[in-house]
Amino acid sequence: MATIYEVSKLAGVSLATVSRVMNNNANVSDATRKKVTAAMNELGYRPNSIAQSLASNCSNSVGLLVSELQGPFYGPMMSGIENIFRNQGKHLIIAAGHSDEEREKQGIEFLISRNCDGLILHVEAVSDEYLIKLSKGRIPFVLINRYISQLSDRCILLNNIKGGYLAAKYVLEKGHKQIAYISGPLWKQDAKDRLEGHKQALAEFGVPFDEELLYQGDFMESSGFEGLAALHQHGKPFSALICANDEMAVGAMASARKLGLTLPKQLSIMGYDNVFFTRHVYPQLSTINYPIEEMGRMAANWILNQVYQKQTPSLQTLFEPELIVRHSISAL
Amino acid sequence: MATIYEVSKLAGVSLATVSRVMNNNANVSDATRKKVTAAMNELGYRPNSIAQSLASNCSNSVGLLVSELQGPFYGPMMSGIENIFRNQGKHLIIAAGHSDEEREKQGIEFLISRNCDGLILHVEAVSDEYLIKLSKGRIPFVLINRYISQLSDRCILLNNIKGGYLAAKYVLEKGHKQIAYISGPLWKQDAKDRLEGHKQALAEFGVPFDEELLYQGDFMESSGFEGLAALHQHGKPFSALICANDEMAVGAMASARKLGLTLPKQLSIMGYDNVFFTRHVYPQLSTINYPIEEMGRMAANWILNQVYQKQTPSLQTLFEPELIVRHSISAL
DNA sequence: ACATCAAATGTAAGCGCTTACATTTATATC
DNA sequence: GATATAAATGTAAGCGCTTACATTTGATGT
Repeated sequence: MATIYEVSKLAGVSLATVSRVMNNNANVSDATRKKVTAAMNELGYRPNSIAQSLASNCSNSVGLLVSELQGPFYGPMMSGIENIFRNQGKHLIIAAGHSDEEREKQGIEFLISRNCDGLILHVEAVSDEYLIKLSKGRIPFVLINRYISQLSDRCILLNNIKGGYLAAKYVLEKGHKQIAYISGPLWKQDAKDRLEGHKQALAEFGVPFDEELLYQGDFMESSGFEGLAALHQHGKPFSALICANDEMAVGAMASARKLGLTLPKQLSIMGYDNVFFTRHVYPQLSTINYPIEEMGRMAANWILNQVYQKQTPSLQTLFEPELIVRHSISAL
Repeated sequence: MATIYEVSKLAGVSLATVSRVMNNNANVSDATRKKVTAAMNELGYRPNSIAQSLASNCSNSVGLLVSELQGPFYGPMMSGIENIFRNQGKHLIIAAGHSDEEREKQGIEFLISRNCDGLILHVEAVSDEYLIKLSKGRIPFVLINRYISQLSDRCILLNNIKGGYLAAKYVLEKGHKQIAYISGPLWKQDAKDRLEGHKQALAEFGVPFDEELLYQGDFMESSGFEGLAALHQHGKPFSALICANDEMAVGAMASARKLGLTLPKQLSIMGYDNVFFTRHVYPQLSTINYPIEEMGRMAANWILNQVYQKQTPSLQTLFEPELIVRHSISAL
């Protein structure tokens, strides 16, 4: 591999000049610029990004921590992020935190030790204090799907209260009054918010919230399955079930079939997130849209703007959910 | 950030000694080792990985090129790979190629320019010649889901011929004789192989292959939708449809419903890949298992073994598909 | 023709590590 | 105790760039 030294020799200029044409910033005459690029081409020169990083103290890499690398939610998010950075010559180092405090911390440590210039974090288990402390450190980061008031300008969020509200309102408007709910783990803020919005809508329609119709899941398919089974077993009747995400909704659908319920006639089911497979299940799932890819792009732009001083479209932190009507809710 | 120099000063030893305890290889006495680690802790020292990379000419990073960052197929693959590397302190730089020759090449260039020590490539559009030439270069790589005879020891593959065979055999055993097929794009080897296996099974059962019942899709859902519509419109009857992947199968299911066919009674549908949502569609899709996560892990191990001289479980390049029976095929 | 100043280029000191080689210290052998 | 040998540590030269500062070159005005 040719180095900058060989290029400079072939072009008959100094190292500094070669460096200048590479970073095409300083004033270099057209003639020498041409000489240098010619030499680069002749040698098939490619700058060594590691050496550049060391000398410039900028690694051009951004760390991304997600809970999982797989699953319908993170895929679009990563995709949106990669897209933005790729065009800017930045690269993404990806780690998974698995919603576990220790592993999330490890992941963050790992990314920092890799000299990332900035971080995009989708963390769930790590404490607010930890993040606040982290924010005092050297390395800038932006949070997706998490709100910490002291860090509010770097929290990219969906209005989950509104999302919960929209879902319940729609179901109520369809005439349902006995509505069961499978929540996410209530130590997670988004799960709490969605439930809160749900309750708001109920209140607005004068329908009391019934604790007996609440099952706390963990956002995974299996807990949707178990949740519906448990609610059904409990005996309290309900005509609709709202789930705090699509995966649980799908689990509940499987459970419903096992219980011999025909969907959506005997049980209406509502999801949340609008992940891609919601169109594929039968009946197609009505849900709440979570513009995760767009939010990923926004996070990337935040980094571009704050870390690399790039011009970006204006930064937005709060995103709005939207009702997606399909065929899983029947009118009562 | 503390540097190795400050550590050495505090510990009262030389740079080299500090470096030695960091890489705990050379012979360092217990006493000095203790002194040094104490100094490190006191200063909160973390080695600068960029400087390490430059000095050691090893970036500890592995490039991964996939077609898409989203989608049910790549998620598990990335997940498997990340898992292996994370434990070894290697990191993953991820880029997307979007099945486009130019973008795949760009992606590879990008990863190389980031000084990856090795590459894991899931490429589709780039030519064999390009890869053979690449293999002559400095940077080792392994291929997933692609076979090039000159590079056979670094191709991690599924036996797609057998997979195609298994799918067709199962459908034939269920009594179907009029079987439509929606293939992948036939310039892709895996699409060709699956179709070849399909034909083998037909031949074995004495059922002639009918070109009129073949539709060439592109592995995307929409082409499954359109494919079934086109086959149906064509008029030639068939009782079963085999799709070359699950996404197209799901598209075909939607299409079937639109045509008013009840599934699986009026039309049996078979998928391929066993992506996670196949259990969620209705009826649950019978398919062929593609152990993609395992293959991803194997690719990671290949890199560990070939690039980093680590001990790994024995390397395997050919993986076997498996029939997954669910409820989308009815007996005739 | 000369001084003045800006533009173009060069010089050399790092960035924070690794590692070949040199040197010192400890241990074993007779 | 002298010598040979191994173990522990130190010295210093890079790795391939960037960049502050110094120097040279070329315009410009008078």
